[in-house]
Amino acid sequence: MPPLKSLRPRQKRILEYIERFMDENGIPPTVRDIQKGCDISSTSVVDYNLRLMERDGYLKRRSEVARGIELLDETGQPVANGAVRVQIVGYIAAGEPIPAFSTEGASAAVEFDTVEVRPDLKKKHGTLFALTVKGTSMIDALIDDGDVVVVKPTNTARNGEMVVAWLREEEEATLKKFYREGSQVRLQPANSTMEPIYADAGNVEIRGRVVEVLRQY
Amino acid sequence: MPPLKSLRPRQKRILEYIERFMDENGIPPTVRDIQKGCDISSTSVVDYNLRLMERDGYLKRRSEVARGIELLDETGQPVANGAVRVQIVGYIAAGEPIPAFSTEGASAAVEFDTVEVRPDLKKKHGTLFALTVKGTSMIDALIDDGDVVVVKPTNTARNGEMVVAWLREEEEATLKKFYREGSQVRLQPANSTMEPIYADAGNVEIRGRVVEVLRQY
DNA sequence: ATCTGTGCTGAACATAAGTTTTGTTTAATA
DNA sequence: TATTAAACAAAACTTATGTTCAGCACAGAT
Repeated sequence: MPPLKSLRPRQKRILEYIERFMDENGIPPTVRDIQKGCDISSTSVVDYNLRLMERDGYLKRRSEVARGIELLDETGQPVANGAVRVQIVGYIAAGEPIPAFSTEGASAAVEFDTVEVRPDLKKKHGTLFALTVKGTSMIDALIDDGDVVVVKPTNTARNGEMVVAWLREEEEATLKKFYREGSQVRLQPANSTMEPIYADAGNVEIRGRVVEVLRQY
Repeated sequence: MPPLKSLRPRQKRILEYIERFMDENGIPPTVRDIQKGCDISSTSVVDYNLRLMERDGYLKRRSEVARGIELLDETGQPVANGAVRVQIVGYIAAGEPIPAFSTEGASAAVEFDTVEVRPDLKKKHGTLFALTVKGTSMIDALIDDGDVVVVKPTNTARNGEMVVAWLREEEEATLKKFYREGSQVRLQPANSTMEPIYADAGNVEIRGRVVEVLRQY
């Protein structure tokens, strides 16, 4: 599969509009929706560009059918509507730092790896990100080396929840079970061969809560 | 949320048609699609019944909008398009039988529990079913009591794959790792405290292969 | 017997939405 | 400058598709 021909700015805008429209409305936009949404003066311009984009493999059009636009992924396969993909923003392990993840302005370049998750996860939790697990520090929690954990960004956690914790002083992130013990926090590796980390509550910053673990079979 | 008013036969047929259409085409059907698909003589009958079904909370209609039908789930929430749900046809455990699952004519009554899975799973594997795991016989394979395994029906397996195996003689199903050893088959519990099962190859019937494990967080 | 609501029929209607045509602008090139 | 093709604009056209309407048949209530 050759790499897709790069899009003109207007085509890129159209593509993003279609994605957003489908995300918000569940059905594809009409040519006129795109026209208005992208400030284009004529439907024929939309049609013209959609034609080119179809030629270049970005989408498929069912002719004579209302809302007949279908987005395709890199492999030319139709993209499921709910197509909920979550960025893998890095890896995480006991004692190793992870790249600072900006859960904010995530759009931009889609140069990250992504994983597909169940649509209901995103519906229930909102924004999500994912991390690849390195090492076996969570093996007792049935999380293996190489697994991908899907995380909901949050600043708080309840006892026993699996969290991504950031240790301010050490400047490292880790995946542990969270227990509050007075002014202390116990971060439990959930692996009987490893010791828990005790830290001052002020030194522990909760970055997110694990909502799903994905494993390759 | 009061239970949904039950559907007339014609309405049930319409609902099933919409589900199938969206599954196959990715976009909702038009009134006329439904008319033809359900052998209805007039679009007004379709409109009439859609109106009632909207009143009763089965769907939502965007007025004046082509293909503006949106299906709702039991809680009145819009159902994601790819909405890939697989039936939990029973439970499975070491040494305990599971109900005979007919992976065939599955439609019929939707009285089973279902789980939502990633759309790409169904795309990759086709028909799937799910089983709830009872017991910890697969704990070493990081599958816990209460987890739900998603299974692709198949008659064959390669060494090391996690399979649902049916033992003809004992008339029981079990979840194990599969290893072929000559004319024998070793079914490995993947739990170091449990012994493998050795069985004659003729006595072992592979029912499916595990493609995903889901856990509640 | 009359009334009333449901479920349906057949047709027509109105608008939504894909498509085409014709002409203009722009930028690259000879 | 003249030529050409890509990209766009404006409008018209055609089809697709949601909506409405006037009745009909029937069953239960009055």
